[in-house]
Amino acid sequence: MPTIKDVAKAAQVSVATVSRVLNQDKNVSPQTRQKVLEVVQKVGYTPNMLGRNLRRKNTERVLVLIPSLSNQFLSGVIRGVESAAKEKDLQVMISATHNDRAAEEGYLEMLDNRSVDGIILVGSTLEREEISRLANQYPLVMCSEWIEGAAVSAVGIDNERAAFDAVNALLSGGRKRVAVISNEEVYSARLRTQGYRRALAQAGVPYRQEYEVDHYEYTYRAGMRACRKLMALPEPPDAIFAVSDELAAGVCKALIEQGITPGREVDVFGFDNTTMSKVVTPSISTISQPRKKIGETALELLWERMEHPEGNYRLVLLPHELVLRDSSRKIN
Amino acid sequence: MPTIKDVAKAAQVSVATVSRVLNQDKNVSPQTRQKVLEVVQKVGYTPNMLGRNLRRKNTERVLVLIPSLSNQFLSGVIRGVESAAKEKDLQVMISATHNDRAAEEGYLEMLDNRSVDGIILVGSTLEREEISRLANQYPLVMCSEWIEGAAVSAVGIDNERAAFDAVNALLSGGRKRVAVISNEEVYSARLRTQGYRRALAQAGVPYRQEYEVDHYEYTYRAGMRACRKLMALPEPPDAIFAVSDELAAGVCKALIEQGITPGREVDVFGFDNTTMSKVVTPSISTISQPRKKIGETALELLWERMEHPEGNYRLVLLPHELVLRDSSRKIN
DNA sequence: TTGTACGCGTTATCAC
DNA sequence: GTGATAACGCGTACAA
Repeated sequence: MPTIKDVAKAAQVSVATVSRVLNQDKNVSPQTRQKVLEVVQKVGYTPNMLGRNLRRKNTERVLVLIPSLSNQFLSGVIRGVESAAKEKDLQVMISATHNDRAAEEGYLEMLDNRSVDGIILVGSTLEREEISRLANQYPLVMCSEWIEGAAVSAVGIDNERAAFDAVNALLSGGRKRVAVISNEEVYSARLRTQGYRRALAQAGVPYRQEYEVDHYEYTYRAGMRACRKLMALPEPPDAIFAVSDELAAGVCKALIEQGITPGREVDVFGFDNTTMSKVVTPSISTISQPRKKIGETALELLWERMEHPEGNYRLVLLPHELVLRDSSRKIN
Repeated sequence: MPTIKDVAKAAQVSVATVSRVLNQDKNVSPQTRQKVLEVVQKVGYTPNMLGRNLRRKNTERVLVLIPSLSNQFLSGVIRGVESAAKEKDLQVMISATHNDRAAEEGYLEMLDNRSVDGIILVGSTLEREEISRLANQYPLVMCSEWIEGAAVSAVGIDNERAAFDAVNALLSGGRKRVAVISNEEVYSARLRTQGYRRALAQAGVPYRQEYEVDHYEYTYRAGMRACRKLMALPEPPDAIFAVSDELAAGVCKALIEQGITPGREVDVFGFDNTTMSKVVTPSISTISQPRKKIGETALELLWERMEHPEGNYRLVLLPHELVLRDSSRKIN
């Protein structure tokens, strides 16, 4: 690999001049610029980022840390991040933590050792205090999923309100016994449970402990299990709100196995508007989040932290949308 | 941020000694080691990777370049990569190209400028010659999806054989008019088409041009479109083999819309054994690839290139499995 | 066992 | 407009 020195020698100029040409410094005559560029071309020189980064103390690179790769919703978010990053000439890298704390900490160390300029965190296994400390020290924002009360910029939707809307749609369709499949370990899911409860309360529907099922994972298998449990109740629900589409798909699957048609005897509502919610039969009513916009905003917030480390933290809530499909009665 | 110098000063030793402690050099007395570690702890020192990398000329980091993040199958492959990388103390980063050539080239430049030690390429928009040149110059392997005839190590399954097996399963079930939905732009899909043809030929079923549909994208919408086209033929097929589960799910969806039950009037076969193939009703017969093993092998191959740059290229084909579900008749 | 000093490849400051 | 040269933070001969 040729270095800047080799180029300088071959072009019969100093390394300083080569560097100037490469960094579009205007203090260089057209002839020498020409000459240098020729040599660069000829020897196939590419700047060594290791040297450049060391000198500049940055990498022009950001990391997106997500719990899992197999998440349709997140892939949309990341497209948004990538799109906004392109504008700022930042490179985007992604890593999955699989909710493993050690792994997450390993990646977060990249902030300490300057391997990346900033991190977008989608959920975290860390405590509020640690997040706050990191966000105070480095460019770090949270996206879509965040920690209650942490001092950090974040972007997402109003989860409580979205769930409220979903459950209201079910109630408006005439359903009386609405159940929820949620996850008390995840903040966004807790908020969704709260929205569910508020909708019931507002409609004057009595609260039933047995209609709230916890699952701990967002898989269709968990959805099937939860659904069987609910339908085995003495008085089974006539509508089920699941906090993810994959859960909802599992719910539908379990219902069908029992000879029940989702959207007829029992309504089903999902969350995220992923491909799966469209492709299964019947198609699943769900909440659509502005994924791309969420990702874009996350990067904007990160950029804000990079430019103004002392600025205030911001929480950005983006609007969601109800998507009514065949798994729930239409409201007439 | 404290540097190695600060630590040295505070510990009253030279930077060399600190460096030795940090790199487990045995030539250092227990007392000084102790002392240094204490100071490191106290000032919260973490080595600056920018400096270290520049000096060592490597990053202990590998990149996995994939076309899209929203690919259930790939997420399994990457888990395999991560698992094997852990053994070698390598960090894994992922980036998506979205089949954009400029983006891909941008990431591949990370090899030139030493931002990563090696790259695992899952598919590529580049030509055979470019891939060969890169693989010759840097640690670079292909995974799951590769370029015909390129001089590069690669791992995946025998796509031709897998398709052959799938179509044979359909024929064994008594189907006579088997169609395929493939993608002539993708090498693995071309191989699957070949396997499809061989199975037909071996069974003495005449070749029909109109039963081969090209789609250009792996979405369920494309599957629906292709299915409608096929079922509109004067003599529609009685079995459809799609080269991805999402396509197959679209096919099922379109069939159901026409009042046709997949697995009864028309068989459907997918590829990859993703969640979607299990969750839709009816569940979809498919080919299961050893995703994790594929990922692990990819990293092993990459490691091989990193350790022995002059070694021979290897092509590793892993065994696949047929997964028969409700969308195709069981073979009795 | 420990320290000195150099170099990794680049950018930036200062002269000229 | 151009060229020396000093950093950046670290690892490692080499010397002691």
